[in-house]
Amino acid sequence: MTTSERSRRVTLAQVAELAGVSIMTASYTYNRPGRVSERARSQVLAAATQLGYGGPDPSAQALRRGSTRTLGVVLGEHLPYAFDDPAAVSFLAGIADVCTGHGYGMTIVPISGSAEDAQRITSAAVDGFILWTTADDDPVLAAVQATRRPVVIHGGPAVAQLDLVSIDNREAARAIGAIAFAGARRVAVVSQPLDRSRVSSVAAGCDLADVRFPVTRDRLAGYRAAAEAVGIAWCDVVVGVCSRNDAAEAERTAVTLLAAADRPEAIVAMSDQQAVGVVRAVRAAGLTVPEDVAVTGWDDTAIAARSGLTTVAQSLREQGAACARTVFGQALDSCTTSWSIVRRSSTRS
Amino acid sequence: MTTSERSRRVTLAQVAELAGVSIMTASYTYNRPGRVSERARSQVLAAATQLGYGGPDPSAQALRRGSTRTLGVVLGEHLPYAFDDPAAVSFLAGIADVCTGHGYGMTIVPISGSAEDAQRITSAAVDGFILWTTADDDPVLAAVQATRRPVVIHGGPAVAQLDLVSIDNREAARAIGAIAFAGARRVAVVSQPLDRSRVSSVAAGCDLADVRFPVTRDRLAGYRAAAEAVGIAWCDVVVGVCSRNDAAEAERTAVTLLAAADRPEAIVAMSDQQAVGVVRAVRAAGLTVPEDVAVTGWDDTAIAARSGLTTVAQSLREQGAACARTVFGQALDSCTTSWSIVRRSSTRS
DNA sequence: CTGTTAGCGCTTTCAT
DNA sequence: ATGAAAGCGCTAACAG
Repeated sequence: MTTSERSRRVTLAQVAELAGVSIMTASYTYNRPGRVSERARSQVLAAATQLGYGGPDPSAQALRRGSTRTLGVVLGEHLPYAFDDPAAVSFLAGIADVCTGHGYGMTIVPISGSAEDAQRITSAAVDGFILWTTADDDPVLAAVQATRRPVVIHGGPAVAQLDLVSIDNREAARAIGAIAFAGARRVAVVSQPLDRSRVSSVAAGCDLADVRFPVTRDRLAGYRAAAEAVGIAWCDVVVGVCSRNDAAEAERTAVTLLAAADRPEAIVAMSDQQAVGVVRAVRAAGLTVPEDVAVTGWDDTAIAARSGLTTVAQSLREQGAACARTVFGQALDSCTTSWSIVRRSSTRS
Repeated sequence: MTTSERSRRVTLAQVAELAGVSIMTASYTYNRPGRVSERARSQVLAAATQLGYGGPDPSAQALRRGSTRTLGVVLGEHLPYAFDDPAAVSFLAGIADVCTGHGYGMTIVPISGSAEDAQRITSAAVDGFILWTTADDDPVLAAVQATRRPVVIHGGPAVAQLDLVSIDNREAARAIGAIAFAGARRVAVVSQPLDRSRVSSVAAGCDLADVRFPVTRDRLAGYRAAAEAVGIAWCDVVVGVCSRNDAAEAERTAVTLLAAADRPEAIVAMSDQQAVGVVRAVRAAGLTVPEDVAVTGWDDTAIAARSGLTTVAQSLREQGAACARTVFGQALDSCTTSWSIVRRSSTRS
């Protein structure tokens, strides 16, 4: 799609000349129709049609006005996968709600995990950025700050000067962990990735200090507190880390967890998708939920209700909207949004 | 997010001055680092850091270069709902794949169904447009054409001069209809909306000429052919039209269809989500799938496999990618992409 | 390797 | 109601 490929651009000046008016009259015809006489207006429009002029050039308008009327959304390293994640998609829908209301577009900035990412952020023609949960050491954080445009981060990390929209992940994890772990002597966690390398692993009592995703770290800390509250040491809690947020990988991970001699009586997951995979693994092992193994999810998406999952309810859509509103300059009521526990049939207590 | 809200913009000229070099040297530092001496480069970078310069302004670059490095995607009137539609989301993922490869961003253009839509299209700073399936009479079609930028339409309608990426919906519908309708004497359709008003309705043998969504029209035409092939007149086929593509509304519609004295023995739906809703309605009525009622879906999304749905398989993701490649100027192999029937347990034959 | 020139297409300001 | 002037911030194209 080179410039040469499309026919030469028609400019406002050409339209004005053909219409026999000044450039400004032509400009007003598009921006302040009320300030132009009926006659001039129709002449300009006629000339535009004749020339095939499609309206003022958005790039030139943006340069002149100092605003692009577009919000940038950075979804993380694996853009295409982000669309497979229902949580991320709900979040986008919330942003879309607000953008539509303001007549703004939303640009999804493509991130590849390479060194070019900063460049991609820098060169995005947007008025502000919304960042989907990322890691403490993500170079994108510095890049968005360098643009000096408004930035709102969802989930984490918390960065000085930048707004944050998040629930209290630690407390929510502690609360749902308390329900899942009640009466259990062995418990396990199916976790989202610990850092941007997204390496899968299964190990007991992972070191929280090594976890680079703050949201994941906070949830693990909450699960840890819940485990300790029922007398289980963190070093005895096996954490299965998945590289992606889907049911299939969670199922494979759960199979491993359940194969242990001393199998867990409760498995807490970090998304409903993962929890569904865990439930499948439990049943495939000939065990029942919740009698043999209690399972919990996170997000309370549609599948949680369908599957009877006890889960942490939070509205990603509302949080997406809150992020957008914040970028638009509406003061955030509070950087922490609400969550609640929805009890269903996948837990015992 | 007014301009005044962010600190005054730092320009390349200021950076150049502080660095003691010409503006061009500063510009080259960002665009052609190889053409600048090590010393000049570091001076410019140091000055940029000191001033808090975040790199060349994207709007100015776009104006100067004549390219925004961004693709526009128009998802239809109800942007926020589009994200709830797994098919649309897969399509977006395919576009994202290709955009990421080209270092392009993708702007989701917000459409509200109002008169401002044309304006929103016109003012989108993008190099080309991809349109998600729409209606023959959608004003967005004229608006994207007026921009004189490359446009690719997915599904339909076919518009002179504009590229189209689609499967042969009529033939696919005929093929799956043949399977669903085999041995049935009464059949019904659960349809997507007929026009942009998105009115729900239940009526026998709807007039195809009134259908404004070409994709829906073609599918109905295919179902009609399949019905007639087994001796059922189109005027005896009840079509339940849903306003949105989700399981809940399809379920309600199917309840109505099944309540008829002469209930259908086969119900074909236009998406897997709808088919899942239909299956629920069938079971809720105390009937079995496929013995009492055969059901088919469309798209072969993950839920189709899980639910054992016979469905039309097509890769929306691949089609999204094809659309993006086409906008980028890669000649389309063929405007018609492939599809196939996946037989599972929701049909009899 | 560095600098000068000449705009990209448009709109704000201030006249008329 | 209309217009002239003055750039928005940047970079191709060409000198030096």
